[in-house]
Amino acid sequence: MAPTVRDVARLAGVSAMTVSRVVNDQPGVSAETRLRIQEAIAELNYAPSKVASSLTSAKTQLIGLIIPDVSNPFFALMVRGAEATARKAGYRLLICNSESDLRLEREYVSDLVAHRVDGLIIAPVSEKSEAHLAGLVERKFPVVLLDRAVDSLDCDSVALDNVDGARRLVAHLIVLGHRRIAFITDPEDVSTGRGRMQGARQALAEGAIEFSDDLVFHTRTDQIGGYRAAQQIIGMAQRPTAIVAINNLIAVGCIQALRQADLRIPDDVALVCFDDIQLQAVVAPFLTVFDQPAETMARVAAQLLLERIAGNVGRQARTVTFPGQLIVRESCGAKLPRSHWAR
Amino acid sequence: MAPTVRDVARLAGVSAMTVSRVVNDQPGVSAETRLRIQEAIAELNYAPSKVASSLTSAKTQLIGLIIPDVSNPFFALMVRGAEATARKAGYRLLICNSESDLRLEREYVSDLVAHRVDGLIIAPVSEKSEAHLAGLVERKFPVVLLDRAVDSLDCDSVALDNVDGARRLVAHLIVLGHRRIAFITDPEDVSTGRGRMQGARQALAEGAIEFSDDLVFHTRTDQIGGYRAAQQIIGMAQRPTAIVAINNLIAVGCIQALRQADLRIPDDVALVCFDDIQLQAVVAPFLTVFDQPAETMARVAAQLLLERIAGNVGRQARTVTFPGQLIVRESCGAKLPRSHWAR
DNA sequence: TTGTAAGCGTTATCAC
DNA sequence: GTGATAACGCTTACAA
Repeated sequence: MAPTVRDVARLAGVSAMTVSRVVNDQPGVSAETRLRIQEAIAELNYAPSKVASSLTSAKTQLIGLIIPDVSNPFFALMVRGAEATARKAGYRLLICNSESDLRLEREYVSDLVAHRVDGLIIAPVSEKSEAHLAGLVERKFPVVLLDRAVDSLDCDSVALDNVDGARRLVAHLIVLGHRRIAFITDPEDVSTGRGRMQGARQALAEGAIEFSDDLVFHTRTDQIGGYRAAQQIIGMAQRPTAIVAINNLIAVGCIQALRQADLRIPDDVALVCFDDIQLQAVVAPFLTVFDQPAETMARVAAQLLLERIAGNVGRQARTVTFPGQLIVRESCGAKLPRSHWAR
Repeated sequence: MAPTVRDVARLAGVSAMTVSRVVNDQPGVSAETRLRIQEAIAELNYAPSKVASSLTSAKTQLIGLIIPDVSNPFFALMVRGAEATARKAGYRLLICNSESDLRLEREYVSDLVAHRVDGLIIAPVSEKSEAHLAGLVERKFPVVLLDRAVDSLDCDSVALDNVDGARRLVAHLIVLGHRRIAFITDPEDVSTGRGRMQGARQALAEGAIEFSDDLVFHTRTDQIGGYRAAQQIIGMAQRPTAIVAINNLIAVGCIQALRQADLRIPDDVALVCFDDIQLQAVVAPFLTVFDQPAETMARVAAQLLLERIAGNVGRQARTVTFPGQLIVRESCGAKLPRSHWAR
């Protein structure tokens, strides 16, 4: 099949070792020999097997990236950021979509370990991910948590300042006059949801509004989840005047449900969410969102991981928190000039 | 470091070979020994190294996927489709963003080969990608072209029926009364652009409209490219009444330019493009698009590749063409009921 | 049923 | 400068 060092060595009339030296730009090879070997390499179209060198070096130059779903623009940006940073350091990314499924995630983790990736960046499904991550962290396998933290895990992590973000987002609704605000969030064991609910409660408290558990809906963090939760909200006796969605997909599901119920946004119900919707924001700026610097966050996560892999950093876990920004558009009901609209 | 077969063998009091048999579910091991070995595996937390087994089996269970940019929703969907199909077959995906940069793409290709991926799915930058792909195809390395074809390459490929798609999209504009239609497309050496321009010319011919090269703008297939091209179009003495963008990003760039020039869509200029914008389509259905089944296309590409890898298919290259669908919304100027709008 | 030996392609080590 | 040897962790082929 593919030529090996030995094939090249034979053709160049040297030993495999000398070829290896040339391939790895090591000193101790005469200019003449080096040239001869380079010619042989070119002639045979020789490409050194990283599989073999991984075996000896115990490094694969591979990084695993586990996220819920690439097709969510938020995570797609993260993939791009992580990939770019990894590439510049000579690493490649193995991408895995956990589909927010704990089992699938566990499967991916163990498979990545079997593939001997040098490190792992993961946006864990939930707090429960701790079960299959704890072992790695204990034996000091390089792991960086992205977007979602897991308290019991003593490892590097990069995330949004969820508490403050939610506080600002909800405070904005309160300023606009909303008192009865519903929240659609994820199952209770995810750090982002917990942090955001905490921030929301702060904002409510600051606005002297009583918090009610009846207005908090836990659901899947996708369009379906948002759709169903919105349906429940729509059916409430005392309907909320605003909805806060924990992420963009849930917000989209809400829009579908509200539209189907012939309710106008924001006139009948205001709607805001976390995570911007990239192109959407340009084509028809509609949703008021709390935007996260997804790509940058992933870049930083990759950077932290690379440092871990290189081993040039103390064992102390590092936590990087990003502020994010509130982008006010129309779905919240704020009165804005419409000049920037396409029509 | 990580335990090896030998560690397990020692603990279980057997040979490495017997452990290997248990790990790979091979017959010829007594139930008793098997149990003992399984216990040892559990105790040591042993995970067989795929690096080592890749070396012997000459298979890595890895597939390379090269696309221009994951953060384009169109390609993100493809990543998801390819990854899901690969995973079900026990393969993992190495993801690479070529950034439409031929050099970077070449670098990726050779690196993936060095990593000994079992196959490669690629949405090539352009016809020029042939240079670094031809070698692979010749030596029968499994390659599947996705989205964009390269004529001179005799390998499997999956793509949209670009000619027919463009024909229908442009025909729609003609029906709406447009006679002076501008096209923003990619550099001339990309199959999608060529096919789409061909379809466009067919539609024009069928509408008895003369084709003019002055109305074709070649540019980068991203937002910037669309923005610049639209600026040129806006400045034309005889301004076109409609613009056809070769992809969604270009369309978004157009929207920016048009908006900046205070031109309304579609009243002043109609705008249509290829590739839908996922969530956008739900939040505020505005752009009339020719949508491609991106995820399915990628699933099929992965399937073709897996078959190639398995070797259970003739050497004849296979070409799968998808029809796609015209989704009429507002940016084209068609009169539609607005009931489905959020506001 | 179980074990031995050799080899996959590369490289670290030490000798020439 | 260059090369022989062993080792990385696993598995195929063969032997016991």
